[in-house]
Amino acid sequence: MPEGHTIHRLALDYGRLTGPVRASSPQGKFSDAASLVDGAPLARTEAHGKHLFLGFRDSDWVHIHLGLFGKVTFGPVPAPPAADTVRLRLTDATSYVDLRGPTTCALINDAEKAAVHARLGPDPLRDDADPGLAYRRISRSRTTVAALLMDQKVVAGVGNVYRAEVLFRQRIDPYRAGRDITPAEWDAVWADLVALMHEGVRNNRIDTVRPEHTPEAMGRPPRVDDHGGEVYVYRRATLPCHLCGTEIRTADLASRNLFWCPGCQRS
DNA sequence: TCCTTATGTACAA
DNA sequence: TGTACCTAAGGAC
Repeated sequence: MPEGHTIHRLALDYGRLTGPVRASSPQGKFSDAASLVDGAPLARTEAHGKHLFLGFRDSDWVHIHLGLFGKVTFGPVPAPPAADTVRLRLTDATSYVDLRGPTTCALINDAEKAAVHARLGPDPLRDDADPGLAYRRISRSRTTVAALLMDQKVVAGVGNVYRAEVLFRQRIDPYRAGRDITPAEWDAVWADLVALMHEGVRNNRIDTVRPEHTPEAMGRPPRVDDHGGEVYVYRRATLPCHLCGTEIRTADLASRNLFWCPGCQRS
């Protein structure tokens, strides 16, 4: 499930399709657009935040956003019969890719694609990102830094896991106002996001625990966090903090679950 | 078998 | 702020 690292990884993985691809929409909701790109090579792929773009021909783009439930699965040909929840199936000579449950799957042109980029903030995973742009918004806002980090106009690609984990790693209280975040703190948050999210692309999962804090290093029994990666606070409510032992807290913030350690994260 | 939950976003009021 | 939307897994019965 998707934060920005998942989408950038998908851009790389979709990019391995070669030659003309067959496109279909077993579910039916994307049939017309699928028939328009059917038989064309997938010329390029790109990600910005949680948005994925598959480029066909000159200026045809399939714009994909996974939302909360979207999933992509890859497999070798011959592809099994597609379940009727598959929105888009792409197949080349050796593999198939199934997309199901996306919030968005639409055929768009260059201008429409540019409009998507225009409403997104800098993405820690893109070389063209300007973190100063994000800081200008943050430093003027009375909104909590926890909410600002989830706002895709401010930073593109950060979701509920990276938000909680980067604030823990930088020891920042999630309820602090954006305008109280210092330039040095923002520089550190941004650098941490760049490093964490690149590792996320490589490993295709979110790990945030520093080597010196792993259970082995701390002399504790090994653990498995139930979302696939090793983390400090995400979905660890009421469990003791790995570093200070304080109970991890959770609260609803803008209808998402926020997690933090009141011992380690100071205002 | 039903209910809850989830790494998300957009739109209405 | 609330609600709608998309899917699948896990837990309570």
